[in-house]
Amino acid sequence: MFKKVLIVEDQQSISKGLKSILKDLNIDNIEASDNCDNALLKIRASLIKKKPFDLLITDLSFREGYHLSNLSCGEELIEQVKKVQPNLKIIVFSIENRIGKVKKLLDKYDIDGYIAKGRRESEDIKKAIQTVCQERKYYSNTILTLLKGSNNISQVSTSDTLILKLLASGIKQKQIPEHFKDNNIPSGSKRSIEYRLQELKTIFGAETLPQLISIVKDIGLI
Amino acid sequence: MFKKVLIVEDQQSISKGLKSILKDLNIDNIEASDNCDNALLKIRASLIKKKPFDLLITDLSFREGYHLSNLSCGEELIEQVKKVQPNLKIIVFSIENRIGKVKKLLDKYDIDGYIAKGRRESEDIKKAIQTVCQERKYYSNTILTLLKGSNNISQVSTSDTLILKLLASGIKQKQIPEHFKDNNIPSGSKRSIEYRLQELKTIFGAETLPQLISIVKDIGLI
DNA sequence: ACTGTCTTTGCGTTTTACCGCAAGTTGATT
DNA sequence: AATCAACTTGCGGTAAAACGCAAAGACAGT
Repeated sequence: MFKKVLIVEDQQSISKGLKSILKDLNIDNIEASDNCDNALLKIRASLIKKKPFDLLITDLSFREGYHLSNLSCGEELIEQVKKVQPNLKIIVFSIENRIGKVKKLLDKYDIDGYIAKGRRESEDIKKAIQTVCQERKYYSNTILTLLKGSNNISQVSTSDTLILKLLASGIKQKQIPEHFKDNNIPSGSKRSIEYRLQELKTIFGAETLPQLISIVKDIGLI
Repeated sequence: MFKKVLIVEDQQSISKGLKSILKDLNIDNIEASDNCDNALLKIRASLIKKKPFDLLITDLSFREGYHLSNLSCGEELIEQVKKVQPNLKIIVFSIENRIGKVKKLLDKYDIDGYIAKGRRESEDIKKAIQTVCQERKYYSNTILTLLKGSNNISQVSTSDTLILKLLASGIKQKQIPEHFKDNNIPSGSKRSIEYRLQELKTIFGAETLPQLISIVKDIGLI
């Protein structure tokens, strides 16, 4: 089982709840931060003292409250953590359920567990900790459903996302081919862009381009 | 000065801070809720007991935490409050700074004060309470700047917003005229829709329709 | 009542987006 | 090596959107 765990959560009641769950699992060396900056400092300090954390449980969104912070969200914290201590296991505990955001955390940062906040999630947390401890991934049912139900987002490539971002940033569809060429991105012919956009509309059930942009913004893809 | 105040805020530390500010202003009859459902119940109960609140200070966004709620945000609370006790003064205290959302609260619900959460906002709160007590409106500097700096949103009419919503929902531009006609909305000719969209692009600095949709979603207009 | 500005509307043109077809390419499977 | 499905690309046609122009209407200020 994990020996030293860091909880990053700004809501006291939830932070306390997590602590008691960890204690139930006989984990005693627990630290907690209510913001990402402080969390990163703790992780760095523990590394220097040669007593590193072996598990990080973090929320994604934090209320700014009365102070400005450097790292404003869990995603930024995770990005930094992956740089300073890549082997640290990470479990995300968040209400974030926009498939685009969830997928990014799984794909880009390869996080070890994801639990959607909801009712009766303490069992989920225990299972997640135990599963991750065994070098396996754990995602709560809500998240699995989300990933399964909308397999659409899995069909979206990096260059698809680029097309959408470019369009949302104001460039015309017919200008995309030259942008692709300039950046040595393959499959950038005018007709291919059209084809991909048609596919994306089908994938997301959009009738028009403006609606497609609206949808991919809603789900956090761009 | 106000006699009976309700604070609706889910972050304990902030709720406590607000209480102490109110006490500084010699307001002793203070109640607090950490969620909107409970707040509405309290307002209703106070009305029945003929001891109504005379000021409501509320946040806008609430973390769902461990339970599902009926009213999920401050906006919904305000909407209900306006129905049950229209004369209740309302001050919003939130980090929400998307002009579209702020503007809606001012225009649609005619709230009495808006304070953007930030650093050193306790002075703002005192001023807001005193100003609102004198039957005047109070908006913090951040909000005034926001309203001033982006006067663009003031130029957007209800039917403009409707056009944008329709486009974001997937209907084609050329179908909008009949939709306007069916709903007896004036200025709905094809050419007028085109004209309004051109204006909207200018107002928001968008080059293309997809970008326009992206922008108005970002600022919370739709 | 007059003036000027902004909006609405129609018409026609240009530009852009959309899409069918067909040929070629790629990559995985058998 | 053969096959198949999915992707890429070009060509060309159609549909939609964007826009200039001009006339008519609305509205505020003088």
